Amino acid sequence: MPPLGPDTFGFLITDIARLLRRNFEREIERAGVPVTPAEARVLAHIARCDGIRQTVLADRMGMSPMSVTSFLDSLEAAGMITRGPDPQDRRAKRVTLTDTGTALLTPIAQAGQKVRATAMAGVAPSDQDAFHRAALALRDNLGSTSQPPAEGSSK
Amino acid sequence: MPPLGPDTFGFLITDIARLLRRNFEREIERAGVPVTPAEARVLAHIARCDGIRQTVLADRMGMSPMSVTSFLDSLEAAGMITRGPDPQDRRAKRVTLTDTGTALLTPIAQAGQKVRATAMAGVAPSDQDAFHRAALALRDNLGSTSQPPAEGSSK
DNA sequence: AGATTATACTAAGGTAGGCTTAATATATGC
DNA sequence: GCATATATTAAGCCTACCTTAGTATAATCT
Repeated sequence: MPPLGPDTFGFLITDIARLLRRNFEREIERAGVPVTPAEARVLAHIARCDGIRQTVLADRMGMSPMSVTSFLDSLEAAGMITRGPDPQDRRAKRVTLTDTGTALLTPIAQAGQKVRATAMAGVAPSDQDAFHRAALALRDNLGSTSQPPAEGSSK
Repeated sequence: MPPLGPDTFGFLITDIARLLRRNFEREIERAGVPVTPAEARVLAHIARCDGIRQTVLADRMGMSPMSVTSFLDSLEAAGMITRGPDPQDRRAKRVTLTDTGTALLTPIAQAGQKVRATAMAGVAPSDQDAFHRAALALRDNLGSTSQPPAEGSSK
């Protein structure tokens, strides 16, 4: 059993996530995008499946429907998304991006890309690829997001 | 610019971190270890450098000294650590693990190992190695923890 | 038709993991 | 002496979720 320390897998990932978040927040703010990282994530998920139902979105994001509702409330109030009726199930609502929301995707992506570039500086491309492959596997293994059929990728 | 989506680097890492944390929490609870993941991390850092000063610990962990104080308060109250005077600087305190705290390291490590195994299932060993290498680089690149000279490794 | 389950939401409150400003007492270094 | 360092207290804030409880409405199953 190797020594428990800062480089232990779980702590390492947690560190990275925290640092990523800090950097992302900074870049997003610089870009003048008025969302939090988690909100950005919600937007990204919606962008991936525009018109998605709230419960499906929650499932995809691996969080409770109620938490999703909170995020959607904020995003809707900010004019970034709209929620409209589902013609096939009157209980449900489908979430779509507004033009305002859609316009935010590029700066968000750019901010993310910038952070990613910083993070990956000096890492061999093959290691980067391996990292991404492993990361996808990790996420799947740890259970969660049932993705729609991969429709082209990543990054 | 690739499409923004759930597999975007930053969101992917965030997802993994969140899932790791959930799994870790569950395993820790199963093991009957009364700490939160963040507390476990603090313990791990202390274990790495027993007798470390609080400010150094904060720096190592990439967080503010005051936040560290909060964590240490909890851990000390739980009898897992002690804070004693630094013979070389009377302003400072050195943090050490108690026997109680030390005894928690193994179950914590085991819990972490279990989660890691789950996460890495089916990932080629070479990809695992690459992942770890890249992860270390990522953390360094994103800035933070000045590590003591690597004194043997990891995982 | 009635029972059960599903969808979105409101209300309320909580945990965890930090952060910040402000200030204090004491100690160290120049 | 003055500036900086160390740990701490006080207070309040933000983000990212979670949970129980309940409601109105709708869909599905028996």
